[in-house]
Amino acid sequence: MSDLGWELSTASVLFHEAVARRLGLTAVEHKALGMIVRGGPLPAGALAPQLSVGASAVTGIVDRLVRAGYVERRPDPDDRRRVLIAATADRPDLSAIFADLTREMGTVVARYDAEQLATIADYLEHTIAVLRAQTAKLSDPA
Amino acid sequence: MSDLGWELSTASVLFHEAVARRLGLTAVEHKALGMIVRGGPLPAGALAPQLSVGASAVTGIVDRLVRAGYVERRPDPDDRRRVLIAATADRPDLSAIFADLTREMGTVVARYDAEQLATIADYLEHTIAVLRAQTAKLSDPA
DNA sequence: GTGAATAGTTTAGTGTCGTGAAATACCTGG
DNA sequence: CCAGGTATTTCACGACACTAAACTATTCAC
Repeated sequence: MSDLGWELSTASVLFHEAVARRLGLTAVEHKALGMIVRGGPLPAGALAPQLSVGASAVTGIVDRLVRAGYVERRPDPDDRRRVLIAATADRPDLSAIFADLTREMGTVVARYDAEQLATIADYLEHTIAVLRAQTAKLSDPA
Repeated sequence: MSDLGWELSTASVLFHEAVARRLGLTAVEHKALGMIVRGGPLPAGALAPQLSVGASAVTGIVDRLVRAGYVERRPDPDDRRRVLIAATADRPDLSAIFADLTREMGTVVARYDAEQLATIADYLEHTIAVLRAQTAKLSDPA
């Protein structure tokens, strides 16, 4: 059982690596892209702390993402100093990857009834909470 | 539901990164260490393809792991050209991390009865299979 | 309105990591 | 025993990506 958890964790990491490699992105760039896709348009400065890099490094990271066509810089209407980084609308390779994954996961989920799904969701939630807590503990100079 | 899966995936990746950072290892070094800890003593050459680096790079990677005290080089009695990389017996920080995680995951697992655990295990197995298949597809020049 | 603070970029410099070729040691087939 | 192949290391080189500090533009506080 704990073996399965570890295998899943490893499989997740390998999958992330494979995606990054496929997209031609480094780990940090991939992470940044993930934040942008999820979090909507973000100011450049918001990325620096989460990526654990200096503000000046963000410029280069965004440059590469822009050059690769994954994001675009938009001026922030509210604050003309800021630059909002937004995911570009059309990213065929990226959506292909996730469409594939979503479809496959759909067939997995279809194996279970509502009650079983509730159990699985409960397990996932608690596992996520544990992982986040452990991550926080590791990051802190405890 | 698919949100949960994605969150778990992200949490796993962040956890792995936190572990690597805590141990003072780069992503490749951490990956190599994982292979060695799991797969028992491995010849240096076996690491190169899985890490996607050349054979000469492995020397440096192992050097850093040795210097940090996580692994040691052993001569292979069967083939004196080879060098087996083995995990060192005493790695207090490393076992502390995993002891903590294992304990917490134990309390999560304790929430369910045998039937529920079977469902969860089934879900994990199938999810792992999907992730591995997708990873393979991405890595292949399909 | 002026001065300090903020957002982002630029530049120069540094460090690190990986590649590729050559070197060493060893195994193996004939 | 010798030739060719394999496992690992060494070395010189090149490529990136990050940091730190200086620079520009803009906002905000008083």
